[in-house]
Amino acid sequence: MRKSKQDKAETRQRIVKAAAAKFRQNGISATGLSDLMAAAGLTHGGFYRHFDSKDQIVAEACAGATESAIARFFSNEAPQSGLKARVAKYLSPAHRDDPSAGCPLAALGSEIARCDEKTRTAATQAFMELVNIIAGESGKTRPDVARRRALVAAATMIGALTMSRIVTDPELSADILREARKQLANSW
Amino acid sequence: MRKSKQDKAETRQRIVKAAAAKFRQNGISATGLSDLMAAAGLTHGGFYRHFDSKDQIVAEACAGATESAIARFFSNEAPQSGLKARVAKYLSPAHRDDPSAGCPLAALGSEIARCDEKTRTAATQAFMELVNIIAGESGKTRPDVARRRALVAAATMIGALTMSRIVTDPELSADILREARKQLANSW
DNA sequence: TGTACATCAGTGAACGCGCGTTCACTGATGTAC
DNA sequence: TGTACATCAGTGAACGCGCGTTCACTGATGTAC
Repeated sequence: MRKSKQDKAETRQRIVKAAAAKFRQNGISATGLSDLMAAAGLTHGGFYRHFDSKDQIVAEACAGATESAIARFFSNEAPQSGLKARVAKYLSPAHRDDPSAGCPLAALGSEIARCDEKTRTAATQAFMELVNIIAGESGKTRPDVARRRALVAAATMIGALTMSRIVTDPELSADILREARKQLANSW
Repeated sequence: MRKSKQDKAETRQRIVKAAAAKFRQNGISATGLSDLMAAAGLTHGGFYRHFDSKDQIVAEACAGATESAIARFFSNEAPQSGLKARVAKYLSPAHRDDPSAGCPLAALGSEIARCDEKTRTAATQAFMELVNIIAGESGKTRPDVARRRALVAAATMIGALTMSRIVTDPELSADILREARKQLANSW
């Protein structure tokens, strides 16, 4: 049953990707190793050929999820849309309704706050990347002012998306997203 | 060992309060019934004399925690301070460093988003109360404009507090809180 | 290049443990007369 | 008001279950000659 080095590397990536989706979908502590190995098409026994512990894959999955989420919503390349359009995509009903492929800071924020250093460092880097992208596109303002504004803008985006998922009233949920979009757009 | 009706009511309240603290401290799914019964000074076996299931106490604890957090930070009575001071208290290092007594929307946000209807309804009511308080104190603006602004302000507060807890760099954490305080104060 | 052997990715059973939930038991409280 | 009995709050053991982790086994891959 032994696989080639390349196969192993591919399998490992597959597990990390599956874990990132499952964690965002069901929460970190609510997701078992069997769940995420099954999502990767494997049985749970093989997990420890790739990782030392659940903590390790939590950290890697968070790092991977933040990277792919930034690529999806805020990458500087690809869709050369403005900041406004990217924020609108982030604060969209589509993003709200599909946490498993979305921003892990919104999907897992309060759980990440209780994770170990490695996971929180990955989340911190992702947050700063997001802040830098927003600050970098804020036009003519001084860099330090742009950074300060971007810090709050990022917090608003994450808070608004999280609340739009909590709230039981669909209209209220839509209002939160719409108003956050509008007010962020007006602030630049 | 039977207790009087009053004793039972007091015990029940004690369990709900202990649960609310434990959930905010360690997360909902990471907190066992034994943990929260022990925190209330009881053994786990007695739990089902007061509640039907873990889901039920999650809903009640969230409702209780949101109420007490609003009383602590935003009550209209008591310290007759302005909105600015209340926001400063919410976005303070002291609040950040003691989640177990603080806002459950920030401490449990991403977990509540996955909870059942009852819990999410309690969270929704708390959020709307917070929004109404902010809107009510926004001075002369039209009520509907005030509400829209308050929606985003509340999301910003929750997002900023959550991020200040995730981030591993203490300076960055302080920056997030300070800038959110400043920009919210300037927006009124 | 071919052969012989060591390695190890993945399987599936098993480990101890703590989970949510149930239950027999206790003795003080509530109730009926 | 007193007495006799039913109720039930809380205890601690037990239930089945799934958790994170370990391990013997397999057979294809990698390595040494």
